Amino acid sequence: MPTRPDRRDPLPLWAQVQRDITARIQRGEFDDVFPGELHLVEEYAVSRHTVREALRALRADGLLDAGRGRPTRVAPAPITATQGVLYSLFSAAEDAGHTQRSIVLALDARADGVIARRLGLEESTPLVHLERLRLLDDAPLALDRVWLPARIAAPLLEADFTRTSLYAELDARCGVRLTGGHEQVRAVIAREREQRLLELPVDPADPAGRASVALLHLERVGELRGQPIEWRQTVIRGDRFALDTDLSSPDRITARPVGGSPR
Amino acid sequence: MPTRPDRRDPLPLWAQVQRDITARIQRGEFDDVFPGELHLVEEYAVSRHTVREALRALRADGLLDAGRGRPTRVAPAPITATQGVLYSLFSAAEDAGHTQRSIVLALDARADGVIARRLGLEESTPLVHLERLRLLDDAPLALDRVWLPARIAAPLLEADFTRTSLYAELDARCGVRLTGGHEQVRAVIAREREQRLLELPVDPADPAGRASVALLHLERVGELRGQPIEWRQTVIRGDRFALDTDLSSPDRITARPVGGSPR
DNA sequence: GTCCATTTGTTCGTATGTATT
DNA sequence: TAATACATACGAACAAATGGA
Repeated sequence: MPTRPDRRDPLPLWAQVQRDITARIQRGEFDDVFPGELHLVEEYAVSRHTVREALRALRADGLLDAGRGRPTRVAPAPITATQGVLYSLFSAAEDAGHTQRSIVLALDARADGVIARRLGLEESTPLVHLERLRLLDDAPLALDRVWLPARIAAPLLEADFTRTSLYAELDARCGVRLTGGHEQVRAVIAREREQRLLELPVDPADPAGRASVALLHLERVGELRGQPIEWRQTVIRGDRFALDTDLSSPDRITARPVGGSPR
Repeated sequence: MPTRPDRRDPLPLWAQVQRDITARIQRGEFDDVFPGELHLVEEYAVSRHTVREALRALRADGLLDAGRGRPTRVAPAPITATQGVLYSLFSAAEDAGHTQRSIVLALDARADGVIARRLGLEESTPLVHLERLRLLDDAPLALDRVWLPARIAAPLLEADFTRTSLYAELDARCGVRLTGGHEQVRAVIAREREQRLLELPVDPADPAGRASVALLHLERVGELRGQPIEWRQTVIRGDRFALDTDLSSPDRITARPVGGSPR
């Protein structure tokens, strides 16, 4: 069910073909086999050169996996695609030989109008809610809250999140792997509950008992084929966490646990 | 003086043409004008398609700047190698139409044993020290301190940093462009001086007058051919700044100014 | 400001090479 | 080995944008 390109469309033919193939990939139309170039030439009624131009763009976007002599296939959703800062942090901790553990503070199904709307759902839609205190070498590192639609994530309610990761369980129990999303990192002051749970040191010169370390506030929206299905909020102790950028390879950033305050 | 491609070479013709053009660019042969596609067709005795394939690769590598209707040109050497989060922030602000300005709080030469040692220098080595309050649309955004060896950076003492960037001046006045380095981002609580300079809002429930927003603390070491020559420390208002990651293109991170607190 | 020559971008057609299954 | 599919390469024509006359 291809949509043929239209010469009156200001977009070049190859870009129209690219757009249509992208849509078909996202509909899962090519999960079994991807058609050959000549087949696409007939479907779209354009020249092979035009088809190849579209396929070139799709490969550049990482949607296709092609090679000489073998059939092209839809590239499997890379697991790396949905890692981000949070994954980077806990994976770096693992590599450095730290032990990780979580205390599950909440795991239930509930309705939350605010979160549901952020996920583009009805306010009354039931959501699975998971709240964990994440420990690094048995010391509190982060407070992690995540919401997912119960329709998809209900099987998670029986999982034990003391050791395993959310995304591993989501894959194993729900058969779902995120395909995209975005993360945002900001700095915030700890609230009282966070201060208590994260065992933040208190400034002795401050009679009100304010914490002497700040938090990194990570907000994440995970998507499945363009639909947001995860809303996550994590606060991390600022004295135990850093983002690193190597300027020789710009745009690369890694997160890692650190000790002490930077000043 | 082109080297014609050879069919016995296992490399595709377009790749041979690409290789030769790259060499010619590096010899400075095209600093004035870059030849048109048809001219290259004659020089290399290949089809226009082959030439275009080579040019496509060269553009992808960022060596050429081409566009419909205008002559292709050799792309100027990119400054991008040493940008990082800070550059990303101020460049994003520029793109979004914000105005940027700095108040220079200090610009002098001094010795600082701690910093000097971090740069691998003798403790008594004179350093150029620049401290700026950076304003975004005339509102304080960041407090920025940087130290460089005076041997290299002495000409900066006569620069006006109200509008121009450090790296532009470093290039223009000292003939130096950083070749590498690394940045680290953490979250910290504002000190009193920072609180005052950045005009941080104060928590009304806190009698001690603690600020109600946290800071992102950015530490940067810039290198010139492997030697650290810049040590920089910037604190940024956490309510006006965010790091964004698009999970579809992992490792890419951008910084941008934002409004309000995330919660 | 308009027109025109130049230059790159797009699109068609065709043929052959080469790696994989 | 043979069939298949992508990669490379040639040729030709028109479209669209630019920049200068």
